[in-house]
Amino acid sequence: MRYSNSFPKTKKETPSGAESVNHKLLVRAGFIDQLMSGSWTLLPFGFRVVNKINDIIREELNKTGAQELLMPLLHPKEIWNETGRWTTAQEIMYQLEKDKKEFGLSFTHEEIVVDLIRKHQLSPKDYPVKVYHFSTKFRHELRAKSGILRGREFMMKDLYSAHLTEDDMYKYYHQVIDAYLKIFKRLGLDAIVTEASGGVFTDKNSHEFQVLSEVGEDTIYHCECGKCDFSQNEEIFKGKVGDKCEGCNCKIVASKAIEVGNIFPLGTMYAQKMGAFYTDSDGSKKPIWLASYGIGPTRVLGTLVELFHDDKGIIWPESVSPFDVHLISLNDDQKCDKIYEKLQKEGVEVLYDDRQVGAGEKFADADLIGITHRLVVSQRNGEKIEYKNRCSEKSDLLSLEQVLKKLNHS
RNA sequence: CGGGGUGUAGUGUAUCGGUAACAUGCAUCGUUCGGGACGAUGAGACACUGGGUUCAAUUCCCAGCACCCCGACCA
Repeated sequence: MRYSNSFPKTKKETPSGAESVNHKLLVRAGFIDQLMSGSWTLLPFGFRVVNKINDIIREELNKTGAQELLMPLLHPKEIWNETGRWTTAQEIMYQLEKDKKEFGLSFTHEEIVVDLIRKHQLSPKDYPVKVYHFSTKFRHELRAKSGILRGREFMMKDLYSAHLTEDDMYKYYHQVIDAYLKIFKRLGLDAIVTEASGGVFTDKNSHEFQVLSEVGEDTIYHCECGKCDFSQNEEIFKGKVGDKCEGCNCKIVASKAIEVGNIFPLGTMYAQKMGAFYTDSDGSKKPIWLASYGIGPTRVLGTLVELFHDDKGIIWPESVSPFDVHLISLNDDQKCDKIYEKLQKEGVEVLYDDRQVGAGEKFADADLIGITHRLVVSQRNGEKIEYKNRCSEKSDLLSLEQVLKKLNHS
């Protein structure tokens, strides 16, 4: 991508009123744009990062045998009445009326998945069913806040699994916990699995994936040393800070954290209310066991910025950097054009700053945008290319071959 | 929904009871060219909306709306 052709460009001024770091930097760097409170456009660069986040999620979920599909966002009232959630989830669900018919905008998809499964009259040997999608969620939050961290419309990956038995449900549930931990690790995040309540989803406990951060809205109580896996959300924690942790005997501390994922062992309630049964070998009808699993990719986007930035801009983890390299030409466009072509031929994703502007502006934008690898081509460097990592102060003069090696593209 | 703050060119700000200035961005030109370089010219604003006070309101007062922050609430 030639930056001269890219929309939009960076901004020098931080948006008025913005306080949270992800809000300021993502807007300034041209990754997101606000339409109204809690509602954001993912601009091309922001969308690239979200797609990379999604690719990682997709890859790890597919390994668990899950299948990707896409479900609608406009739902009839009737299906929500089957479980009673049209009323119980009224506060969070956007509900509307058109031509005397009532509709809800999706804030989750349990009802839709259960409807899908019951329609298809599966045999016990067809279970478990594991399906997921990436789509917009609408939630009438009382207050949207913290940039893109809490919106009223946001992207979510939600996975649903249906099983014949509780044991099988929990078996897969734990498999998903492992997959999630791998996903967050690949995203550069240290997620803490935390016990929490089930909210409007279930009366069973759920598990949240929490990333420690001062800007987080949740408080979690977890083991000080981090060696054992004790961690509970404020809602269910019954002890107090300083108590001995059951697992490893060290102290329990309280920390602010951002919830980047949440999973729910839902049980048979949905199947019972909606009539999703399978016929057992003895001829009896039994309800299926359901679990659901969410990750908010747009919230992950904001979380990464909160965690990884400096006073100059964003520092993306390499795994989700919007481009592999940020190529800068300093008055050496002919040579740089060729390097740009070669890098592209090798499959490297390049953001090429070919604008006719001063060097300082190009460097400042590179720091703000935060792509992991920066390359500078100028007459001063001769045939060599200057390489610098976004999180390092020093740079090296390398040949194109050495650059490709550094990028793992040789 | 309660509390606080802010609404002025695209963006960020200044100003003032007598209809608005600066920066940036945009356009044109020239000089520059390794950390947001310099000069010149130009376009760009019913000062959020409605009402009130006043000879006169962008400015003061009231209401509404929008956005941000705190709280309640929340995968």
